[in-house]
Amino acid sequence: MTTNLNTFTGEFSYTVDAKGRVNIPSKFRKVLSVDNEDTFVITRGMDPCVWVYPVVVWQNIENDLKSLSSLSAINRTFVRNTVRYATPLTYDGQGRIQLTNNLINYAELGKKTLIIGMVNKIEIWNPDRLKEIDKKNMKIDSTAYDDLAEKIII
Amino acid sequence: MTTNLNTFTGEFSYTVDAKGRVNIPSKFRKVLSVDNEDTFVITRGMDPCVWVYPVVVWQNIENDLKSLSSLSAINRTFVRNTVRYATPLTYDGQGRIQLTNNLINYAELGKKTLIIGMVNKIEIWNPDRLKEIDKKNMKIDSTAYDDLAEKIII
DNA sequence: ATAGATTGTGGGTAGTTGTGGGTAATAATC
DNA sequence: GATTATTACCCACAACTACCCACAATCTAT
Repeated sequence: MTTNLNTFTGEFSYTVDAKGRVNIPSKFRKVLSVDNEDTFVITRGMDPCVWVYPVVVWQNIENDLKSLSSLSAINRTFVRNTVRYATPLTYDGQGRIQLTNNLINYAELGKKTLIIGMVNKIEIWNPDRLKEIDKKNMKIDSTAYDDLAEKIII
Repeated sequence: MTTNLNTFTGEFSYTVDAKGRVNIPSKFRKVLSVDNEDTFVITRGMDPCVWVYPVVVWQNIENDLKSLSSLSAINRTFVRNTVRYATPLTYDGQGRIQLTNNLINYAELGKKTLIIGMVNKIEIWNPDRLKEIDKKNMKIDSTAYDDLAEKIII
């Protein structure tokens, strides 16, 4: 296989167990570069879902944030909200990570979850929330969507 | 033979077996460039069929998607819907790929399938669905069809 | 036309993966 | 300091997947 490292695609149905653990799909673990040392950083998504980054990818984001001047109020707010809920997590012997209550509540995660590869990160969704958001975004901005579709030849 | 690499033409009838496997026509495997390492990426087509890309072609799409900022809701939706159903698959010793249930359901694939070379990708169809779509599109769009005929000299 | 190679189709089996639960170590609370 | 709650690590099992072999139909070349 020649698949890109730290690059995730596909959709998977998994369950959050009574202890708040979710499995990271085996396909995602396999494309993780070794320097991640089996570790992700989980945080709030911009949508109501959990974002999961390979730790080395997250470190790049941290470095970008460092370049933002704290003289600007917007910058301070942006940095604060981005980093505030970020937690590094190493998965256990079965490939599971232990979610935090904060993020479970934010994404309204129940037992059934959808895990979606988003190229450079992973999203964990409550399936019902995703359906809602999907509809809403398609309605609002279908022209912008078409513009994108023209730029990226599929 | 001087055939272009990663370029597919022609139509073939194949069967999906009880385990959800389909053969990639031998002619298609032979024009695959070696850097694909016998691997394709399958995903939802815009029509109700399965799209199959050589993995090196798909990686270009992934790289384009990585350049889109996640601060925009449209971008997130676009990336999600593009990669959500994408799965890399290496064919087995007999030249078959294992389809996912998700895509089998989406394309309503039964036992008999049509595999069609679409130049830079491959389509897998339920023959009945294709007949329907074909009729519909020819009716609606015969003028747009004429416009295209002017651009591409055949 | 015949022999040999290739190709499409089917099935069996060993290993992997997702999910649940148990136990010991650690942290938090009273 | 004792008790409770939380976390980290281990084991178990069922479902699924990857890999292997078999065979018949088709194609190729002599």
